[in-house]
Amino acid sequence: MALAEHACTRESAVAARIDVAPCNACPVRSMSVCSALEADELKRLADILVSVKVDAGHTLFAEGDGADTLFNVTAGTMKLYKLLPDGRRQITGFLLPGDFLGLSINDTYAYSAESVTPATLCRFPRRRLEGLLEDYPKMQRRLFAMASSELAAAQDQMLLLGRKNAKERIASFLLMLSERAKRRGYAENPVHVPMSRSDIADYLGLTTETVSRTFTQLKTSRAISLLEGGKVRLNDMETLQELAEGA
Amino acid sequence: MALAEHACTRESAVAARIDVAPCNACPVRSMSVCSALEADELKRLADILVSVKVDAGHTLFAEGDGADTLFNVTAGTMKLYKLLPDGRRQITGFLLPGDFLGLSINDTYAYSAESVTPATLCRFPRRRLEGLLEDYPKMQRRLFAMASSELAAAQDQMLLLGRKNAKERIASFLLMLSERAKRRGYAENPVHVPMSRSDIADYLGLTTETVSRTFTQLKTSRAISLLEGGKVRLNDMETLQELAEGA
DNA sequence: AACGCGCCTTGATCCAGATCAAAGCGCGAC
DNA sequence: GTCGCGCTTTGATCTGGATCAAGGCGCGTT
Repeated sequence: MALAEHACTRESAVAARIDVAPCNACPVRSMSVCSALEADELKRLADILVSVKVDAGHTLFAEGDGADTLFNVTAGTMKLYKLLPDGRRQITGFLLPGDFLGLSINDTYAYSAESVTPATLCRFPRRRLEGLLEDYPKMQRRLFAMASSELAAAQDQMLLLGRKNAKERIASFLLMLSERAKRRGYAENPVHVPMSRSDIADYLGLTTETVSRTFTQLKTSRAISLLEGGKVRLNDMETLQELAEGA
Repeated sequence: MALAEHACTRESAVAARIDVAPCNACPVRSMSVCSALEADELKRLADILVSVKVDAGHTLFAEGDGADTLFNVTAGTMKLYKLLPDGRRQITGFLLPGDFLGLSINDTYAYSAESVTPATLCRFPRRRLEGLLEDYPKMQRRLFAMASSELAAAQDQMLLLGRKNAKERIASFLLMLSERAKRRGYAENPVHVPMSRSDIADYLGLTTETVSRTFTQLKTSRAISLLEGGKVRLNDMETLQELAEGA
C-alpha cells in the first residue's frame, strides 16, 4: 500500500485553483472561486486538505466501507465500480483530474474506487466539509450542480447500456473522453485512453474480446487510428458522432 | 392535451405534508418539514404551488424542451425516458408520488416525461424555487440529498443494464418496486405494477417478449404469482433476492 | 538471450435474448 | 353481441456478442 500523505500548503491550494477553470467539476477548488468570502474560506480549506498519492491499481476504498472521507482527483485517472458476488463487474465511471469522489449521503460508499494510473488526490474528512457547507451556502449549490450533472451523465450511460450496440458504445466512449479532455484543456484529438480493454469492457457492458474486435473494425474502416502510448486518433468525427447517436 | 390547473390552497399543501414522512423524497413537502421557519416558508410555498392533472399517456415535457418548470408527483406514476433517433427507447426511471421531476441545472430537460397512469403533479416555476433556496439553505441540503440518492439508484441501474441477465433484471425490478412501495407506506407484497410490458422492457434493456417470457418462468417456478389489476405477488423473497443480487 | 507474465488480438463455436410471426384476451364503441 | 384495436403470450428462428481457445506482443527479470 504505497500511500504517501503530506499536508497541502495554502499555496498549493491556490496554485491548484489557478490551473482549473471555475466551471470544471472540481468542487473544492471551484467552490473557492464561487464564494464571496474567498480569502477566509480558502484559509479554512487549506487547513483540512491533505494530498494522497497512489500507484496504479491501488484500491482507495471498497463498496461498503465507512464513507468518512471525500476525495478530489488532482492527477491521474480513477475508476469506480460495483461488483456482483460472482465477480461480474460494472465500472460506473472514470474520474479525471478535477473530479470528485465520495459524494454520498449514506455512511458507506456505494462503490469501490481504484486508480487506473498513478494518481494524486486531495482528501478531507466529510465532517469538516459539512461544517464548511453550513457556512458557505454557495458550496451547497456547487455540490448540487455537480451531482446533477453526474446524474445526467448516468442517464446517458443507461441509454448506452440498455440500447446501444457494441460499435455505438465504443464510439460514444471515445467521444466522451475527447469531450472531457477538451473541457479540461487537454488534447481532444489524439485522445488519451489510459484504461485497459478489460476496464473499457466493464464500463460499456461488453467483454474484452468484443472491445478489441470493435476497435479493430473502427480502425479497418479508417474511423480511428490506434497510436502509441494508449492514444487514439479520431479520424472521422462525422461517422463516430453518427454511430454514438445511433442514427 | 387534458391539462387541468388550479392553485393549491395552503390547506392542500399542509394535507399533502401530513401523508408523507419527512424522509421520503418529496422535496417541497419534506423541505417544509425540515426548515426551522416552517410557517413562513409554507406560506410562500403555497403561493407558488400549482396542481396539474394529466391522463395516462400524457407527455408532460420532451427531451430538449426549455426546463423552466419543476414538478412534484402527488398521485399516479410517471416515466422518464431518452430516445435514439431510430426510436430505440431507454426509460431511465419511474416516478411515484413524492418523487421530484425536472432537477436539472441545464436550461433544457435531459429526458422526456410521460404519465404511465392518470397522475397529479404539483408544479412551480424554477425561478421561484431558486429564490426559496437562497433563503432556506436546508432546502439546498435536501435537494442535494435527493440528487445523491438518485445517483446511487442510477449506479445500481447501470450494474443491472451492464451485467445482469433477464431473470436477474426482472427480480431486481420487482424488489425495487416492493421496496419503494414499502417506504411510502403502500402494500409491499402484492406489488402494484402499473406499467406495460413494453415500459418494463425499455426500463430493463430487454424486449416485451423477453419480459413476458421471464414473468412466465418466474410464475412457473412459483417465485411469483400474477394477480388481477397489474398486481404481482412475490411468493419466494429468498429466491428473488438471490436472483437480484446475482448470487 | 531466453523466460515468464500481463495484456491484447484473432479465430471458432455457442447461446441468451432479439426478431419474426401468429394467436389469445380484454375491453370499449357501436 | 361482435367488431376492432392494443396489449400480452407463446412459438420458431436468427444473430450479436459471449465464451472458449490459441497465439502474439511488449516488457521486465534473470
